[in-house]
Amino acid sequence: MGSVTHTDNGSSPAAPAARGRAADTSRGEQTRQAIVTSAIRLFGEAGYEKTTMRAIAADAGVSVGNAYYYFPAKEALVSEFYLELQREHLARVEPILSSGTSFGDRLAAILREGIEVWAPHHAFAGRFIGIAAVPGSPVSPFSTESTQARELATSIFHRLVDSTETKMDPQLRARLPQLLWLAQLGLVVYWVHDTTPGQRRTRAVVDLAVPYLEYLVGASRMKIFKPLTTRGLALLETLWPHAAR
Amino acid sequence: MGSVTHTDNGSSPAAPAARGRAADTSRGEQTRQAIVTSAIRLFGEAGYEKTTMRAIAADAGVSVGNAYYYFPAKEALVSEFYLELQREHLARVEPILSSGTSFGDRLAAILREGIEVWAPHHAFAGRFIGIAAVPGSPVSPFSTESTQARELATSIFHRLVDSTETKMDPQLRARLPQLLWLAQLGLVVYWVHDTTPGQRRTRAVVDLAVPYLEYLVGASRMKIFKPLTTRGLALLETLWPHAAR
DNA sequence: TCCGAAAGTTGAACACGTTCAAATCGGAGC
DNA sequence: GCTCCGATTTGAACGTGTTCAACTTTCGGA
Repeated sequence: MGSVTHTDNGSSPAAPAARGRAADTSRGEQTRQAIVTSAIRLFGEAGYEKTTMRAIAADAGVSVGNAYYYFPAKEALVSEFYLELQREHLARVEPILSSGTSFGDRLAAILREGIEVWAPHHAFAGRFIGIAAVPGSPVSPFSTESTQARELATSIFHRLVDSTETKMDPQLRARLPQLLWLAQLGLVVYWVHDTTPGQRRTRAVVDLAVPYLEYLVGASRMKIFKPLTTRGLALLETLWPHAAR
Repeated sequence: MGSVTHTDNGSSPAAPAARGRAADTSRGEQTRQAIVTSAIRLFGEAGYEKTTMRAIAADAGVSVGNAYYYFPAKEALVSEFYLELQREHLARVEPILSSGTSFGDRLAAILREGIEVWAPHHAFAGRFIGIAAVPGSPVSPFSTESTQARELATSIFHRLVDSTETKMDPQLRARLPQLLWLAQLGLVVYWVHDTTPGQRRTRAVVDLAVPYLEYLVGASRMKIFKPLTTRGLALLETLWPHAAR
């Protein structure tokens, strides 16, 4: 699960220093970090609603108003939480991509690691998805603000697809990363609503869905499946034009 | 678009009269209706956030506290709004089901009417989906509270499938109504995020997706597609066991 | 007709997210 | 050292959803 928000900002002040991931040690950046750290911890401990802005500010040792100097709204802080988890997912995915196992095995591993990373925050994720689902929100997976994060997430699947030798329809290959990202999105939604203990159901779905996808992908190069593949890709082109990346 | 919420309640008082759709003329029911009417109108006019509970209460000629006697939260009022639109969709769908056109034509018509009904409230729907997406919410399409509405919605597709003579895999036929409901859910999500004027893109997707679905359904009875169909249905069974209706 | 309980209604009060005018801080230029 | 200006910080105040103790109305039964 790693795809929803924008990757850099969340800050409002006029960014005097370079826009990088490297730590800015200025006073402002320190304060910002303190707020983010407190927010992440409290969100994780008590959930979204029960964590008040006043509590975050108090925990960070600043005033409420000060928190709003760095973040336009409480929602902006959840994207920081999300980023934190996305980073961890990325780190865990790295060795999987380098491994020499099959397409399906690696895909399943990627998806499972995503579930693993989010598992401790299942309740929180329920609220998160509510925020991410509303179109205007910058954390919506379809928003322009999250373009960067979206590309980052699809890049994982790009690397997966590029490094696989499974034979498949070449046009499908070009679009597969995006399709897998879409599938992952669906899986996240399913996982969030999965109330079975430890979300066993979702894991079972992964176990079944991944080999199925692998089968479909392999089938795509067979002549009999050509119209199915071609028309499906045409639909995808309308749904989500390739040029739009 | 018609599937998300529970069909009856939304009221908290201890339901003294019969639990029916027939108008209860007692004072309480009158007040309830006044609140609902005001809420629906104001939501439609100004959107979700800009419509305050105070405004709804004032418009209905009652106190704020009184509104909370009938509805546990502001969210509960949006499900009333949703119900209103669902009723209209149902009414519009009736003649379509009775018409003798092809499976695809009728499916497309059903989906298009759904879009039509919601079209004036595109902005509002954006907020609505944010509320419906959070697992705990009674308006979540997957919640137990909305079981009735879910069955009502799938019943539309049930009737559509039952009255179609298109040849298809019998097991697929049994599951098709639920699959179409799922597809409709996806379409709603797409529509909500569709920012093209008049949501042209969504309409284009319907135009392309419905014939594709029709093609897939028809293909399901062919021998070559058997494994594809069977495995897909097995996946669906894990995803959403048939017994659970 | 009257009583009492249940149903319905009220508005003030609370907690929260958010805003903002004002206070403070820190460093560049003199 | 002093001054000034932008960056940072503050806390009171606002508008919101929601709660609640108290009040009023309704109505079945004595």
